Amino acid sequence: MNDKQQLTMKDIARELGVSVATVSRALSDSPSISKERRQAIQQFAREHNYFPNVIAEQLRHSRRNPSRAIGVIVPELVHYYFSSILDGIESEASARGYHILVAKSNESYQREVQICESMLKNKVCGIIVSQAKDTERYDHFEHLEQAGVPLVFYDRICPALNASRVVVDDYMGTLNAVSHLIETGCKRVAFFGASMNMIIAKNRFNGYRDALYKHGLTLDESLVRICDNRADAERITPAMMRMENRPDAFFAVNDETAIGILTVVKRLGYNVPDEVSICGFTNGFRATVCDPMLTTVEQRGTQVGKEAADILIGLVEGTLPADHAEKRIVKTRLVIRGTTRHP
Amino acid sequence: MNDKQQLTMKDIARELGVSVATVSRALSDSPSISKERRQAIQQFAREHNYFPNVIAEQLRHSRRNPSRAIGVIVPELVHYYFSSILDGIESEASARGYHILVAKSNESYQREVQICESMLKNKVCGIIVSQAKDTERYDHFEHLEQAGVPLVFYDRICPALNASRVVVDDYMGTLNAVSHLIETGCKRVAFFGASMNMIIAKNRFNGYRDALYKHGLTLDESLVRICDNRADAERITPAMMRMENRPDAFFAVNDETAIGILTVVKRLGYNVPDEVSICGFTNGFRATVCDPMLTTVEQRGTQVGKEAADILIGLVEGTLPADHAEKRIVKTRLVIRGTTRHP
DNA sequence: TAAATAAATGCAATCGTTTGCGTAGTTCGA
DNA sequence: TCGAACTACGCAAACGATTGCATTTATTTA
Repeated sequence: MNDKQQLTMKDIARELGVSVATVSRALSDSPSISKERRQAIQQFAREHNYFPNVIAEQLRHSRRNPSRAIGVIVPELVHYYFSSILDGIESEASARGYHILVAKSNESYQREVQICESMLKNKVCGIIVSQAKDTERYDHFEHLEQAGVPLVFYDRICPALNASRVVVDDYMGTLNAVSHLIETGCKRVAFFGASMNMIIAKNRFNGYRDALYKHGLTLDESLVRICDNRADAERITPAMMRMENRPDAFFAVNDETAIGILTVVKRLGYNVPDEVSICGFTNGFRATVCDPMLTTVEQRGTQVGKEAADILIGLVEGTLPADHAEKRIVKTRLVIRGTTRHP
Repeated sequence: MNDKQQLTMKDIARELGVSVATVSRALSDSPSISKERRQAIQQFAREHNYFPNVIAEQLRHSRRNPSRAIGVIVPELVHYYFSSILDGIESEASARGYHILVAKSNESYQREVQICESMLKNKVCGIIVSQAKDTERYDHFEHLEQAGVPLVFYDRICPALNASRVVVDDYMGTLNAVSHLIETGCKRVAFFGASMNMIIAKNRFNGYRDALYKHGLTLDESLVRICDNRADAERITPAMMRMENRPDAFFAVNDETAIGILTVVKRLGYNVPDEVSICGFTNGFRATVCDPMLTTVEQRGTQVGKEAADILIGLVEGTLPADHAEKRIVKTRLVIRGTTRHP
């Protein structure tokens, strides 16, 4: 039952009394084989549902043709944004005849290096990656490039490498969101962001700062906190709301954090959005579950994934020059719901 | 820059003036090669960081050794439960030296067939799959088995095939949850489930029914609805709450549906959990976001994924007999939060 | 000292395909 | 009627690794 041997060209050749070369040519419809033979061979192959051994094909072509396997490295899997991106990559890849090999770095540099090695060994044609949080050396990525494996970054970009990348427009997304808060009457907007050594964190902060300036407000350091998860948000927010000059709005770098803020603010008895407005970033599952529903910046992970796959495939197929670093920015969209006032 | 040619055994052999066979043996530490040569070759390989070409290895061994690639077919990717399962599979697989190849069926039978073919071609050593909703023919799965590719089902089981599988204990999970509702004082528990042609739907319904019987309640058909998403829940619930003999509790087959119910019930002005209790199934991101937080049955996707990978690897490595269908059931856990009363 | 034994290495086939080149057999023009 | 030009195929060498068997050389034994 197990190991039903695959039908090979050799089998067909033996059966039909021709050489393997003839079978190969016939199956690739080469005109150098007579029409009758060609059809006979093709029919035989069809009837015995022959299909070529990809491994052998690859070995034969290894010097010229890349495989059709795309490696995807994800920091986490149980995560709305990363799931969306994976979804986008899968769609684009499969539509263009590629398949994907997925590995999770678990935010570990060590693991990331292992994965790169393993993917290199397994001859992926390229890799799409978001760095682990604790990655600070980039040799493993450079090795890949040297080995001729193109690299595309998404979300967490490697700043030291001039590699292709696709990111979300964090700056404009934040700028628009904070502008929305101000334009609906908020005067003191707090900012909960991630640690500034990540570029995306910096961009979002800049968007926040510039939105304030644009509307003639000044930046108050006491309203800026490093906080990117719910637990921290629930810990930090109460003190903030007790400030003599409390914020009347919060912008958080992700929905999870925003939900934490919302929970606390509601518990303290404030009306959302009238007394306190809140805006998140992601627009994941959570955003429509909380009460009121969360105003947030739609991050369009699926689109990010598609673009990343598109770049990679372009690089692999030579549509994009190998030495050029393609950089794309996916526009965000502000989704206004119940945690902010309407314009 | 591109295509830095891989270092091969032939290169080493040429460089060191020995035959390829000797290099091969030396690298596999065969005692039939003299110690000095062995070490010289190994050192050379290390210094020029040689690594074997997996493709060639595979081709050579194809008749005996399976690859180390596990195919995973998922109906959707942006979905809490499936993400968790994928996470579990990835963890177990990578811990045991396997990598995974992920494809999304998009709930389409057509696509599922294509994926199976593609994975067969790409020589995965086995496949872990949850059927698409509209899959009703199983030839593609049977082909795989015939080709010697072991199959493990999760979540949506193929009833017609006696294949290995791992499922969550839907029956007991539901029975416990509904018992909890009754034991905290609910008399009229409504059931929102999926269409009964899916086994998991049937099992959950049976759990519901038996919980009622166990507590001396009778089954009221008017309290049972086919509804497994939020939109439908929001459409159906209002009418239900207007019934002369309205339900005082709801059990929903997933968190999403439960949230829909919760939204409506709150909007209608009922107190949750005192006037109406609600229980979901999944324990995903949503459960801790709504207000009050959702009581729900923890589905333990990660565990399901791990078990599935464990079975598959067992089948591949021969630890489990190839003809035996291993069936595992992952225990659920009731997580009591704010949408039900406490015992 | 010759023959037997052991140790270290190479040869060549193999896995399933592809492909450059060579060569029968046919056809055609002069 | 003879060489040229096709046509339709086969041979054999790759791709990169493994492995049974043969071969060489060194060592031991009778």
